[in-house]
Amino acid sequence: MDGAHRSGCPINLTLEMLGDRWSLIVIRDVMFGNRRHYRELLNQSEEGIASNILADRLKRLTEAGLLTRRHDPSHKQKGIYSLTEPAIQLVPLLAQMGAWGRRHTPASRELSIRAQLLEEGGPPMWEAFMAELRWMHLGAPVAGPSVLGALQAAYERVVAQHSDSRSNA
Amino acid sequence: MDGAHRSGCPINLTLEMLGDRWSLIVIRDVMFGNRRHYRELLNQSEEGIASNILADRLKRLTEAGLLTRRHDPSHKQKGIYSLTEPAIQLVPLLAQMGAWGRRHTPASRELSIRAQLLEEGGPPMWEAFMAELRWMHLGAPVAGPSVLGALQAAYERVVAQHSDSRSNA
DNA sequence: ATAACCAGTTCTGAAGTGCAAGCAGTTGTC
DNA sequence: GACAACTGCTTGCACTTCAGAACTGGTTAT
Repeated sequence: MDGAHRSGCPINLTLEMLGDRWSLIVIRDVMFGNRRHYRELLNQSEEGIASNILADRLKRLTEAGLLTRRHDPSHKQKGIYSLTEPAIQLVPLLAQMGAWGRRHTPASRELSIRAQLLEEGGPPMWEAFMAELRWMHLGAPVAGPSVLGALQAAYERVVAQHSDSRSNA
Repeated sequence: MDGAHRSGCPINLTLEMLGDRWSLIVIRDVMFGNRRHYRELLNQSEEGIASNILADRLKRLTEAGLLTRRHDPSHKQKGIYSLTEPAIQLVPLLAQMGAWGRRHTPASRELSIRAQLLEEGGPPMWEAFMAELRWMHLGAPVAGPSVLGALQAAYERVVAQHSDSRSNA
């Protein structure tokens, strides 16, 4: 066992935990895509994560206390991954990442619409979304309209528009 | 030329650009530590970055348009690194990273105080800090009290307290 | 019984990391 | 003008991590 950290800086420690090319992608998919099984995360991955990387990240994130794994009663092999409270509190960070990426990277319109809504909604929307995630992942009670539903609906709307404009072109 | 991206998701594209263990550390040091030369970044690095990694990251970040390099008129070999506008707009992201790390990692008190102030100051403080960075790195005019000065003063205060309590213990 | 599905594991080469040493050019000191 | 210290890097090497592909043993549906 070694567990030595490079420094006690909170930014550094966050980077030591999440600073790689896949950890936040997995959390994003669980959070925004509500993908809860290994196969869902593997096959529906927009970025095409490799199975060994996915297995490794699920293990690490679980050990780091950002995900939990429980058995699916409907299938003896299936595991259901859930976000923990620390992972749910990454919502503002992911919202800022999306907002920055939308401005400074060649992000596609379809995949940016959720980031845009989350940015425009601001902290109140983030809080509502976090409450919703607590309900879905931690079994906490929830009230109010669904942020996840609104984000998903907006995404599907813009995808539909895009395929319309393509077929009309 | 290859430039292929894994997906058009803004979070993914941000991760492709900054998702490693050192890029944001370098930006943090330029931004909060006002370290503008290679040697400053190398020798005063809290985390002990290796010289080849630093050289590589400075090159990549410059190519990615997050840093610029100009010659120091006082020394023919010295280069001065400055943040660009996209890098300055990482302030809210770094503030959220600091806020999250402060809650969910074993961050030291000394190195957390700046994150705490930046979190408590919220978006208005971030904007003031960004204006200040524009002045320092882009030569833009600035008005109002110095955020960087306040963060630095708070940090030095808590370091002094800490060494007091240590010598008194 | 058998085919499809489940969560991974194993192999391989490529890429990134971390350490130590070295480099040519520049500057300050005597 | 000699020399040491300092400048921004580069090189070499061992080691770890990443990424793609094939493969595994167990489970479920037909």
